Amino acid sequence: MPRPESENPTELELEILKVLWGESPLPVREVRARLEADAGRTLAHSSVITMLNIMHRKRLVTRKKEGKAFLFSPRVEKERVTGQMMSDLVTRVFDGSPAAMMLNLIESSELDAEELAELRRLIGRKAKEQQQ
Amino acid sequence: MPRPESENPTELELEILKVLWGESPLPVREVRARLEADAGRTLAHSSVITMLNIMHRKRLVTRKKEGKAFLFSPRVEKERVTGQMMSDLVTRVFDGSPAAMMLNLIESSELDAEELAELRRLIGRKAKEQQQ
DNA sequence: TAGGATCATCTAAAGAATTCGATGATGTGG
DNA sequence: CCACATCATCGAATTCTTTAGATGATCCTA
Repeated sequence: MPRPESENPTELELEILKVLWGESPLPVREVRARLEADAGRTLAHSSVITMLNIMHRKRLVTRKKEGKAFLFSPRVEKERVTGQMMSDLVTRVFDGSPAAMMLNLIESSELDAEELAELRRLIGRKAKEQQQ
Repeated sequence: MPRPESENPTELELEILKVLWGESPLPVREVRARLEADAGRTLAHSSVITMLNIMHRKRLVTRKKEGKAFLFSPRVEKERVTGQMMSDLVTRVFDGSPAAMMLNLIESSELDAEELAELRRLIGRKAKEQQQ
């Protein structure tokens, strides 16, 4: 009856994954330092360990012992996670229509001329791919 | 120290907002029926009331008494909420780059030729707008 | 007017997410 | 060998999210 466990990584889990996607394997101490430097998130050492252990239980990261400390690496690919999160948002917010989502994104975000040109090229390429 | 209250509507709050964006004002009984029909979510009457009251406290909906029952309406616009959720994802996952998000979306989703053409037109229009 | 139907309020439960202190193990320099 | 530094484990506190029963007010009908 209560809330189900989230399919996607939570806020903090994502921050940690981003650190590990940037470089891995890393010991807890390093994860903690980068969390502070990159995400402005200052946590106690034990909090970071707790999170990493939870993520290990959820199979989001792997760990191996190096001396007396653990080294952590991501077990999930960045592309897979972001793709899943996007697809989730498309389902939940845009009733499964990626085109509706794109439209919203184009309308609501600040894209400069260069980015727009780049996107147009990408769409052209995608369209050509589909013709085969 | 614990988790901060979410900026965006939660899962269930979003489902309820979607019902109300579809039609409003609605009494609890109707919200409950549509939640079941549209989202496959069967809740007790009191659960729906509780949620609507919480959303009222968070200023996501308004309510007015009609006879002995309340009628609920959304207080937030759909475009504003979806825009906020998108922008949140851009910040959290794509480090603030909407272009990166578009790219992911184009690559990972199934868009047919017609949708691609439509998007290309939108981008062209957007580019023209920006020239001024 | 008594009884059922319809609503809202209040209380509470239970899991999820986030944070960290206390404790204990282990290894190292003096 | 002992004190200190470095790590992990365990337990716990706190808030958020979701769900719903018990209770009481109100209104309509037989």
